[in-house]
Amino acid sequence: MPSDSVTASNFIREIIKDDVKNNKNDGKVYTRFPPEPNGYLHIGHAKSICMNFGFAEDFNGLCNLRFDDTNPVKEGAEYAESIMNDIRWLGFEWEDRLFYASDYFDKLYEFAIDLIKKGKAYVCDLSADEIRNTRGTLKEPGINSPYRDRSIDENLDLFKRMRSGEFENGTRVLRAKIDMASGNLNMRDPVMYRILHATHHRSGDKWCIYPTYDFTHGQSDSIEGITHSICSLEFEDHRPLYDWYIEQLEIHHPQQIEFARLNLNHTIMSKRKLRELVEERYVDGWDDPRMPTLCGLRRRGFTPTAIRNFLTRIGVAKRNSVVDVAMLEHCLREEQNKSAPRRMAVLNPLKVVIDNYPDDLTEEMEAVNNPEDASAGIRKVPFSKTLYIERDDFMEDPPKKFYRLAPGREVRLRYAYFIKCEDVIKDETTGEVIELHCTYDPASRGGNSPDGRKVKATLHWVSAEHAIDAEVRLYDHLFSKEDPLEEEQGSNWKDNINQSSRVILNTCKLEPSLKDVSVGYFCQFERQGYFCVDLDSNANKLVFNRSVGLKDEWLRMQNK
RNA sequence: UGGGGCGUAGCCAAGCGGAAAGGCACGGGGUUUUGGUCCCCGGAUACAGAGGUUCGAAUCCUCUCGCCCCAGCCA
Repeated sequence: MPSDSVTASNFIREIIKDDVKNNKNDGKVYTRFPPEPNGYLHIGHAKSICMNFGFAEDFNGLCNLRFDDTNPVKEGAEYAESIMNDIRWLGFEWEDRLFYASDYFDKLYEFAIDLIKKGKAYVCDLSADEIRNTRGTLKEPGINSPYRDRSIDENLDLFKRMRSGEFENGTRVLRAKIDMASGNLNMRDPVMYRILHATHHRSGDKWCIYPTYDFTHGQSDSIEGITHSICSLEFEDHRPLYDWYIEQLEIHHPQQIEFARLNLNHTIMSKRKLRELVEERYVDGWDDPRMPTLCGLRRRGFTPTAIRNFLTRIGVAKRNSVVDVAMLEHCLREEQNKSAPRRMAVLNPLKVVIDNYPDDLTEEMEAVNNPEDASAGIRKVPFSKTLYIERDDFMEDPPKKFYRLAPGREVRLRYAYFIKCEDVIKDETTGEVIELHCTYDPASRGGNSPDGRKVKATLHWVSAEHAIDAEVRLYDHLFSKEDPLEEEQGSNWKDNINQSSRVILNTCKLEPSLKDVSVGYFCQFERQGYFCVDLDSNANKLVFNRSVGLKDEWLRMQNK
């Protein structure tokens, strides 16, 4: 953990700190994470999760998990399962504090009756279209519903009949009687209850009227005794409405605090658009390693620690912003550099024969498992006459700054020997380099020459006869544009998908120690990046995902 | 003057009247059997702009400009 993780201050933490100091709410801190069970969590949600659970932890309080399930036609239990799984994976626990807004349907109904009795709510027979047409515009006030002044008794009677199923969907709603001329559209007699003859994933067919989110959310927080209701910026102008309900109802008043949600460049965070990518098969599923979903990031090899460090570093404020994904990638590298075991793997193999090496000899070379962690120990890697090296590590006609292998040049094979390239074999028809012939210096065993001569490069390698075959999937940004929604004339945001966001390599050669590795195994392939075993792996096929590449100065020079 | 927010380096972001933290990215140098890691060094005469208050302002006041959100019986 970076040292800033504990001290990182932000305006919400300051507010809470002050409240605790002033003994507001008896000095208690109670938060909640309120997802709607209608999709998968992404890293933007993780920001909210980390804040809500994190503040509770930091201030000795509690955090509830509450599903805001007020819309039976869109929600389902299968989503709730995945959401709980992702929150636990991030490292948070709600113990026995799992709630559903639907648990409060009875209470909410009583609240509605209460407001009717206070003359603060009425049943409106206008259709959805009519309500919209009488709401006014951003600059002009709305006009009162003709049903606005019904008697309390009539409202009570009608609302009860709405509940008993007497009316069709959409024929009537219960509305709050506030102010059709308010500059805040949310206050123009908002709908509290709508008729929905639909089966709810928890309450079944008990109800045929359902409260709207606006009539549910604030009171749910109130019922749970939440002290700090943290939510995103777009709910800022709903706050006056939530406050209004709570004041009319005379119930506990949580303090709502809004923050700017997370945006990352080269990807999208819209649930609707992510769904579109999945359903139209632009990606392989919600857990495709290119997705910003938590299950996607997990499959890609991102860890809870890396994600949480990242979220701590970017802070929280009210300014709309777009964070560079390089920051997220940095956090994974930072963590894994310290802990990931190092292994050698050749992704694009080029055959190398050491002409002066004995035909049948195999030597076991000692390799360090992690130079950042001596306790990780060492392992043996077999070396023999025929090897594979990375195609990119050889150039027949190298430019000035290239200091890897080239004709006549000597380099080091990591933990093995110095080798010198003596001959280049090419395919006669294509001209492609297919094999290199080298000689080795037996005195350089282990990687250093007793005469003290230096080489400019150290290459990773794998012994051909001992190598394991594997598939490796390389990932890059899902969208080539920083802002995927930036559309050119006649194009659509999906045209911005990076065509090479996934590159599959089928002929990779791994060092034999990787033989029995299983799903989730994580390591660094030296000089290349961090990789993890994908769940597509099985007994006869190993599949690795590249989580993130190492920083690569040579690559950067070439791109200049 | 519809309402509500926000404007500090390329990207995030501290700062709360005493005089610009930190991270990422970027550039330079050193170490190095990963062109990795690590270690140095480099950046805003300046905080959207203009006025004003003050001994002193990114921080207070005024005006201007720019960006975001709101017209679902979605959340």
